[in-house]
Amino acid sequence: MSAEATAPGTSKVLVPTMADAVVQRLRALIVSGEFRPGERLVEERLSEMFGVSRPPLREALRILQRDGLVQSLPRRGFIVIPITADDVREIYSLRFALERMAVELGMPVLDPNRLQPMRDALEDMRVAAEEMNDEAAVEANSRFHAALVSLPGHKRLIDTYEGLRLQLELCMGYNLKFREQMFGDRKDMHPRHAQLLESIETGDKEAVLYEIAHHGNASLLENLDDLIGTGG
Amino acid sequence: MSAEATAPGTSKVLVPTMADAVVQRLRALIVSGEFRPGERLVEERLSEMFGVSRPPLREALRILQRDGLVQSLPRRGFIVIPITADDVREIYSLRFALERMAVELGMPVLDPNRLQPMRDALEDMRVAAEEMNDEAAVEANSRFHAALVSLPGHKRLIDTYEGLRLQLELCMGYNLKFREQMFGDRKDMHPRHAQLLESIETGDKEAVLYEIAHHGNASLLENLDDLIGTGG
DNA sequence: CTTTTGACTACTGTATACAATTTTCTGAGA
DNA sequence: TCTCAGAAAATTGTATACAGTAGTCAAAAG
Repeated sequence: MSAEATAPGTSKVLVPTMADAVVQRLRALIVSGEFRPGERLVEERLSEMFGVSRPPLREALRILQRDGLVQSLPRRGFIVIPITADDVREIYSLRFALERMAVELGMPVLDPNRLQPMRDALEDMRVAAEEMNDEAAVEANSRFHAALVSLPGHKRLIDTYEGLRLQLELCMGYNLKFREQMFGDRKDMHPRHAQLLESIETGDKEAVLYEIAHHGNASLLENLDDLIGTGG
Repeated sequence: MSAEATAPGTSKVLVPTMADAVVQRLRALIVSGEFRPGERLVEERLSEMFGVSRPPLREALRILQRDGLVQSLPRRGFIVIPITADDVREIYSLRFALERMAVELGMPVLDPNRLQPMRDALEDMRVAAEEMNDEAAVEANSRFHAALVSLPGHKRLIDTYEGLRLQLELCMGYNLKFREQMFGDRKDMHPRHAQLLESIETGDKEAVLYEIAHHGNASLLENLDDLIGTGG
């Protein structure tokens, strides 16, 4: 999801703005854990760091605020959003509701070509599991679910889901234990998703709904308080 | 939903910023239909209109972009978001998914006091229906549903829902026919919501889910293309 | 020794000014 | 009359500069 919308019908060469460039770099720094949750984001320091002046930097921060990655404290500036155990529970519950909605609206999939992104992600997932490449596995998993949610072609659904994805990436970025827990079921990852995709292809909506409702992460959610600390 | 977050625990006197003030005034102008969907929002004209300089105005626009009321076209400025029939379908389908989620997470309601906002809204709805005051009915209806969604205390759920609420208000603001259709079931409005609240109070989750799934608006969704025009 | 008050520092909020790009208007040619 | 090129106008993107507020630390009073 880009921060800016492209004008429909136009296929001109879009000149990326400074603010957009800053969004991408800053987002990467945040989700990678370079900036830790709760950390203050001092504008002057960041503007110097990125080589831009403060106005575009502030715009970038507003965009990241929309994505749910930073928080604005009036007259006190921006901080990286502090994610608590309760926040993670929120993210997972909302994620489930959105995926369920995607399945209910998107199935049956009439045009098989629309499933190609999911097939590609699944294949990448298989390779990543084979090579024990967690980084690639995370990426493929992310892409698989994004493709699932994209099935109904529902813009608001996609955007909302994207925000949650970024916040989960942030969790993984700043908390290695969290990241580990997310892949406690590392071996099952590919088979489970393969099963899910097959159920989608055969049009077995009930099976798909059951599978996403029990889509692992039970152990993760149970250990959340130990991983992050209780919210408040 | 405020654009800025208040620091938890602090009850200081918050100095409202120019940008926040502009957000409120501009939002009112947009949802009331003063600015029509698709209309360009020229920064200099607006900054003159509100008596602020362009930087805080641009920040206000970014905040409204987050709420889904305006759209940013790179190097071409901001426009009021053009809402098509498909957009309204998106809004309604997402709304349903979120309300269902709220019911599933929030029921049973252990503390009866948490239902008070819904009771208040329902009472206001009854009075509004009695007085044939559509304005008040809209407001009470909005508040009832917001209270429903607030039951689980799920911040992300509430924020997402709030964005949809504003967009629906925008629809009603700029399209009188649309507004009329939304209250084609004007007489049923109060009884239906009273029934809904009763089911919540008695803890009949199945009944509640059934009711929000069939919560009117069928005729509205059928006539959308005539009301707005097909999206693209 | 504790508490309170004051000034100081750092930072955000805002305004003005300039640069770069897009859009529009004008005019010539087909 | 329509199309295309070029220039001018309008508007966005960005930088610099200043004002105002919140947080901090020290000094003085209790």
